[in-house]
Amino acid sequence: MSDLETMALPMSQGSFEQMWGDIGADMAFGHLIAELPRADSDAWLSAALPNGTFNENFDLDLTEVTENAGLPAETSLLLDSLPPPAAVVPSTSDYPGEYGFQLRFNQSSTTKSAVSTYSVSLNKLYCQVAKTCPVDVQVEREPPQGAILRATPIYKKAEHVSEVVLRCPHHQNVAENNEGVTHRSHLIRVEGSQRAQYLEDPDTKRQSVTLPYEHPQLGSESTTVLLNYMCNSSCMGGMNRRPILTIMTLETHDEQVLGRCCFEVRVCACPGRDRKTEEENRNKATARTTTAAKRIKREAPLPDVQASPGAEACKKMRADSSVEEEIYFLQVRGKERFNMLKTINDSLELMDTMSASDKDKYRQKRCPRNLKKSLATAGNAEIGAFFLGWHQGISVITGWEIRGNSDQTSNETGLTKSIQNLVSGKLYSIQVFPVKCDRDLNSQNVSFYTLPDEIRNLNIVKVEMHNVTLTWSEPNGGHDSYSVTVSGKANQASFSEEYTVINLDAGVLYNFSVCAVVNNSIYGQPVNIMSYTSE
Amino acid sequence: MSDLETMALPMSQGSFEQMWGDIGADMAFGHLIAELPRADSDAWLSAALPNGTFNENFDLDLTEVTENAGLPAETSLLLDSLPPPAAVVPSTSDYPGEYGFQLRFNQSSTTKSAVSTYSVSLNKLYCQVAKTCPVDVQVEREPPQGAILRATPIYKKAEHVSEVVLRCPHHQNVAENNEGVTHRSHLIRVEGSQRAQYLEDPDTKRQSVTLPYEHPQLGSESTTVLLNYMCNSSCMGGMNRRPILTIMTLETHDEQVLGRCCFEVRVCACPGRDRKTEEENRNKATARTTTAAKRIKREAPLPDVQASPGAEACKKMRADSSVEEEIYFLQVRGKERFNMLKTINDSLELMDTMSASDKDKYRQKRCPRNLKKSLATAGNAEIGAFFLGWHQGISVITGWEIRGNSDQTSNETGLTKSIQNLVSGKLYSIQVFPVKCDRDLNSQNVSFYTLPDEIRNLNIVKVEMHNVTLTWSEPNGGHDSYSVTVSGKANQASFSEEYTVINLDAGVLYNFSVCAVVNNSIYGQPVNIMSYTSE
DNA sequence: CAGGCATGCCTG
DNA sequence: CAGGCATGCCTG
Ligand SMILES: [Zn+2]
Ligand SMILES: [Zn+2]
Repeated sequence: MSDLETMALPMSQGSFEQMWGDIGADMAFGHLIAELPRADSDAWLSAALPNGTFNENFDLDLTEVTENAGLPAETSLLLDSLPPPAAVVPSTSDYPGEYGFQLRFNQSSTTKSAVSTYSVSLNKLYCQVAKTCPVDVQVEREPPQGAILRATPIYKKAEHVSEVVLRCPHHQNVAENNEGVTHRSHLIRVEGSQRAQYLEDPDTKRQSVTLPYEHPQLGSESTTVLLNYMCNSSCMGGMNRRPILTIMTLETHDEQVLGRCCFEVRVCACPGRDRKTEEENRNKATARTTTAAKRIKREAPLPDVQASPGAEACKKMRADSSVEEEIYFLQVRGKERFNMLKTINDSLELMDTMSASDKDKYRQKRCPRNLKKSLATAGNAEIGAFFLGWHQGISVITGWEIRGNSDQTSNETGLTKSIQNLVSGKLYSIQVFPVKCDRDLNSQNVSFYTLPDEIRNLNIVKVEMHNVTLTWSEPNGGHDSYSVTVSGKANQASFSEEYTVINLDAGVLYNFSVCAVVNNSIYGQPVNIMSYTSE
Repeated sequence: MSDLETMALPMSQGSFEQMWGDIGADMAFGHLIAELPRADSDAWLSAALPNGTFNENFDLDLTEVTENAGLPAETSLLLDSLPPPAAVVPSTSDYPGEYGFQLRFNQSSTTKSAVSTYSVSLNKLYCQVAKTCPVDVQVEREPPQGAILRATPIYKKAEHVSEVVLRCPHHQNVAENNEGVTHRSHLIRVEGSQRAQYLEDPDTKRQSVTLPYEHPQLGSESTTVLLNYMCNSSCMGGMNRRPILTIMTLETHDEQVLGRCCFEVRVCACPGRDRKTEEENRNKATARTTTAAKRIKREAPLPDVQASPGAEACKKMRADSSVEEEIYFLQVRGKERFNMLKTINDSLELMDTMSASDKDKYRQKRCPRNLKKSLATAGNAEIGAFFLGWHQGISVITGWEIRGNSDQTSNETGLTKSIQNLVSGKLYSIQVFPVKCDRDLNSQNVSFYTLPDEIRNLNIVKVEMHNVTLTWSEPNGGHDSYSVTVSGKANQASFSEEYTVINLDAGVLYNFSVCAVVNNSIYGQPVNIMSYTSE
């Protein structure tokens, strides 16, 4: 019930509680009960919170479990159709308590590789492995004598909470940072204090580090604790990319919790970068959620919205079926030349984006006889369609007549015309006449080929050690010849629907690519087939 | 001697052997000797190879070492000014031997995530962790009774060869693939045979797996061995991204090596992808090598040629010192525009490659006084020879006179002239005069340096914790200065035949590379030597 | 330290 | 299984 709401909250740490009722069924009962003592005090505190987010079933479940402690596990399953809680998991809800316990993080560098940085909006600390992470502890009232601070790591996700957070085998074993250290397996260390104690609960095996609470230095209002995280969040065999929280508790000398404050932690090589990424993703997700709530839910977990390729990003855009939109990469040696070509390319791009009329506005002071047309080439040609654009000269023309071998004569008042239903792989010639100009004015002609269609039925009919013979069928529409390309080598022209590629190496896998060609220059969409040569 | 040749070979795995004589001095003698038994048989075989790339000094070194086994390490230094080998490293040169031992790899899927795939051109197996890698073992003659096959992993790079290849701590500890397994630490396993034996050399700690050799099945000409690699090449705390080789040996029952065949291995998540990438990079690198052969040679000994990126690979090339050479990628939308810009770019490239003279020839209709010459640069300079080319203007010239400080005056009727027998590392100035033109016509001058020769007798004369002092002899011919390079760091210039490299780390193996330089820009072929700093 | 490669892994 | 993200690390 509140369960569902919790689950819908994106990334909410509060969603932790929901797993109380969900977690796996393979824990023995004795184990569970053994864990109760400390968890109990925690739980009690949480339940007592006026605005506690703690799952209300918790208390109930716990009671029932306690009462049925003598029964076999199967019986407890009967109490509820849900599997029993796998283990009593430490609470992760914040609780300032009567001493007003709180944490603060310094504003820290946000450079890509900052050693440690904290995101307020995500309540998340990003830090590098084994580096100093200062955490400021604040109380409103002085806690009792002997009070301690405890830091406990815990997995954030429901699937993992019941697993104890440990260092990975590599970092446990390697000499670095482990000389004379008895707590090699502990993820969290406290730096700069001789009084830190490394503890492992004998029953749950959970590890934590404690430190006597100290008053703030004179004139300061908080006590700084220096934490070290001794593995990357990504460490294989350790956290293995699973996010964790750190639970900081203020406790009495006998481990009664007085206050609690939790924050997420990501130990990584580039805290600045990763914080930035995650904050941006959060913003994107939020922004999108407001506009297209339903769809986004699926995408939101996919983080990288910022991956859209920029001009220099060197990422090949997926050619989604439209030949026009295909992106190529021109390798250019040297920055100067690159900039030169980039300028040209940018200009061409601009040309493209600009409406014909805008271009005109910028460009010309010419006679109307210099009617403009768009260049007809493969790039503009499409299968069975052509887009025609032209420009008006400076004199007033009220319209244009289009004629040509497309059997589509028309009169236009605008400056563009799209001609549809052409045949692939054919030469068309179109004339554009200014209307209401005296016929002295020349028409402008555009000739262009439509893109040839794909060849069909590409097959390998013979494979030898050094030769492979291909056959295929003509494309729909026209073509002059074919182009056969072998794994990146130079094109070879074929004038029939059969071609033998020679001089291949034996026992090698080749890709053969065949396309129809018109005018020796306009290449249709290639069709590919692969084969090994024989050995 | 053949040593130098080996070093010049780009990417040659054979270049491994060179370090036999070069590697650091910090190994105890007992250790070395303890390693001899198996290494010994190996070494003998290698030395016996007709075309073996094996360092011929090896045998000698080894013998001496054996004879002086009782002496302290310092004594061995007297035998040769080079430090003794750090450890006896298993040979990695291929040796079919009298039984014609060979390996074959099935043509396998080349999809991105293929479980295992072998690159012939790189002699490299790409496979996923713990997956089956079939390796076909072939012999031409039946090996003796009791023959075994052995697979031993070894790091490819000189810096790592002496470290034993083991599984990472995580994969050793995790339950997966380790149930009931006593050889958890072994990287290489043999699948599908009860007779596989997992061995660890008690002295070197090197691990290997052996298997009795079996005849091919009836009708088959090879025996298939199924290998498993139990860690990724990237495994932290294990191979840690360092490339390895697998040494397959055919041995007698008492471990005398009968044949050897090695291949590189990359254990990774996406064998297909990574193979493709590396093959492409290799091709790119090769392409560049052909155009700028001499310069590239300096780079070649640094093993990872395949780290250099390629044209469509959309990878920004690391600017190896030359800003000019940086490769950029211009994203171009549409084939037409791409072709247009490509044409421009190609033209610019051509302009660049073309000598000024060639450009002229194509370009202009000028007076014959515009005699052309080829550009003299490092790229064209060779040791002791220079190739001169020029072009005739439009007017009729019947010949050319060549003069200059090469003491080779000649008259030519063609348009090229190769000047031989020049001295290395010297500046030459050559004039080309049109003959039968009135002297009003200017001659054209070419100045160029010949490549300096290799330095000689490179030696390490002092090894300290942070400094290493090198000496060498002048090259034949001329030179202005020397360049000393330490394991990929920036060049350091030296103006005498002695140089102390400072600021090194203690106990680390370094490669020192020294070459002669003229004009502060023309680098001769480097000579390499390796040494550990003392601890 | 920023850019960007290298490489495991997730997702459709 | 291909595409592409995730994340350590190298390089200038
Ligand atoms: Zn770790
Ligand atoms: Zn591993």
